[in-house]
Amino acid sequence: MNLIFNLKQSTANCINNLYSIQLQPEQVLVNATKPEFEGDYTIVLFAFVKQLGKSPEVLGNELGEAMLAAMPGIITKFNIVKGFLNFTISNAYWFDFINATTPDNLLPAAKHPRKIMVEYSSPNTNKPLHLGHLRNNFLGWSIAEILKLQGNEVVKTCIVNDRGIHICKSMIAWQLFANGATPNDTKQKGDHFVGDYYVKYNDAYKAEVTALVASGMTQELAEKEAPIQKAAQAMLLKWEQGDPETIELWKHMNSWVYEGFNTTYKKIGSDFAKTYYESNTYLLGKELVEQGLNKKVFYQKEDSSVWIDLTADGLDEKIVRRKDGTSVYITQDIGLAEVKQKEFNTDASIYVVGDEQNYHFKVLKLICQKLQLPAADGIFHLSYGMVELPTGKMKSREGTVVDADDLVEEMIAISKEKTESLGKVSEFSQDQLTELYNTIGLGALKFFLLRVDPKKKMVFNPEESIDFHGFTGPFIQYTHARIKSILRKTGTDINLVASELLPLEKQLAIELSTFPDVINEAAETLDPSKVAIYTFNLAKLFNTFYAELSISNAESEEKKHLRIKLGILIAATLQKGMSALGIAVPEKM
RNA sequence: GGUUCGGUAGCUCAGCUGGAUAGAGCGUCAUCCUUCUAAGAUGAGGGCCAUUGGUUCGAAUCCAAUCCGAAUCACCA
Repeated sequence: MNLIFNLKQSTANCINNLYSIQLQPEQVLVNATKPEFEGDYTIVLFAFVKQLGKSPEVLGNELGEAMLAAMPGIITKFNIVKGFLNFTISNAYWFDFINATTPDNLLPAAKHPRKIMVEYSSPNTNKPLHLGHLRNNFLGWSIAEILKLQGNEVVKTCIVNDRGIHICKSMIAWQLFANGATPNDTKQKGDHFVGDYYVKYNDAYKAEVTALVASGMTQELAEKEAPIQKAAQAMLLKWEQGDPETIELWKHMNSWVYEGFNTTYKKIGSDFAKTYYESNTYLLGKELVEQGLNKKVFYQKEDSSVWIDLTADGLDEKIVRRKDGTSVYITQDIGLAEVKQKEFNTDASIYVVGDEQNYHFKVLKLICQKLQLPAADGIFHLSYGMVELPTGKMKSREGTVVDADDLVEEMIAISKEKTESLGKVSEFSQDQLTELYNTIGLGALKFFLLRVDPKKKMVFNPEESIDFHGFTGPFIQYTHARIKSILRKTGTDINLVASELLPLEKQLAIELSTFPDVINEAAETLDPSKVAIYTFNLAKLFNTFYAELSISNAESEEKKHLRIKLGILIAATLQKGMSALGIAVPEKM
């Protein structure tokens, strides 16, 4: 059931029959009719007026009559205003829609289900998660859910950046300053504990550089010569050589971090079918470099480093293997793409990664295509913008990061406070209350981060903590709870009898009918904000309806049953839409 | 400098496959709880859609130039 498509199709057919002009349904523009005009859907005639050499009035009348005949029982009348042909859809059509729709068939079955990988989260093990990671995690989860609603099979993966110089920095600082302390001793989450040593490293490094400069060294030289920096580099070398003591320390500190991450993931609801570790994957891709050399996709310079020339594609030359034979970032990613493809054999692979890596992913896809890897064409980069503070970018060194755990706790605390002050859930048990606060607090946070276009950078103002009114998660959760409360009183045992729909009832039916299109569009554009906006509009429309018309005290039994059915469908749609954002909706709040 | 992305109400954002009078939320002001959950609803106010030019019956939307902001152009990941 897709009325808009049928309208386009019929219009194309009618124009073809009337004037022998071939039109694709996609060329027909169908809009919802503006409220100030009569009708439900509007076809814009201007596009055809010129081509047919007919006035909009004449064309509108001829086309309108033909459409009446083409869609009997659906289109009941039409009118023409300037170049706009407005159709009124029959009451029976919308009544049948309400009657035939159930919470279980809100979305059609998948036509071509695919197997899709979503890689997201991808943390570093030297510092705790912050607001930017939350955007990443929520986006990744949401995209996975949206794709599942479409009927696809989804495999969620995570690549952990667990090696490299930044990890060594935390390790050195721990050796120097910790006196053998563990997260247990300081009662800290492991990721915060390790993150603190990363900060301590940077403080020590800065102090050393300042001291060296004071003793007469140039800034540039001091930055290279700072002893702690040299120690970190030496440690990286030892790590790469497999020095047992270093490896042991590395494993130990990473285990603390993972414990912390797991707590956070559990709290915010992130999970993965498979986690890859860069310490295992960083040597991948070497055989592919050899293959690429043989295929002449790559070339070798005199110093024996290996490159690819992408200038023909509008990009630069890019190194894929160092002169010492080691892999670079891009090489690993090529290797990992191949490994993932072999392991899961997916039709597509979506990488949820910040937009600072746009260039990287362009190069990655291009190289994979040139190597003719099976994974190549399925690579999609879901690029999202940074979360900024009103003062600008978050910088860990300047202490301006918004910590993920802190923010989550704050949101839950606010939801607790608000819930208590409203006093509507006095009969809840302590466990139920805890769950409710989590649901609302996380709902507010997730909705806030998902309601804007992922591509765009967004501003988060910690001073004006996230809202619970208006275009927010709690507003929609509240609307859902409100409907459920009504349905508990009226019951859901209904017997639908056809009746004339009031404008608000019809509007709700129309809004409900677009849900599948919204999910499809969100899936195609990898944009959960489309779903956020839709659920908000639906909830808002229901609230208007609620203020105007009574369900339990409806004018008649037919109306009461009809509105109960609408309530059931709206609640179910809100629930599904919000679940696509990773947000639960309470029965009561 | 090259490439890419952005600039819409005081603030945060929709709208951008060209269509009727540019929309929400927050904030401000004013109304509505003896009646299904007021985390709600209704109304008011708020706009040279960065600028200039072009294409078109019609431009916030497409094209060009300019201004402003961001990312990137690493043998870091």
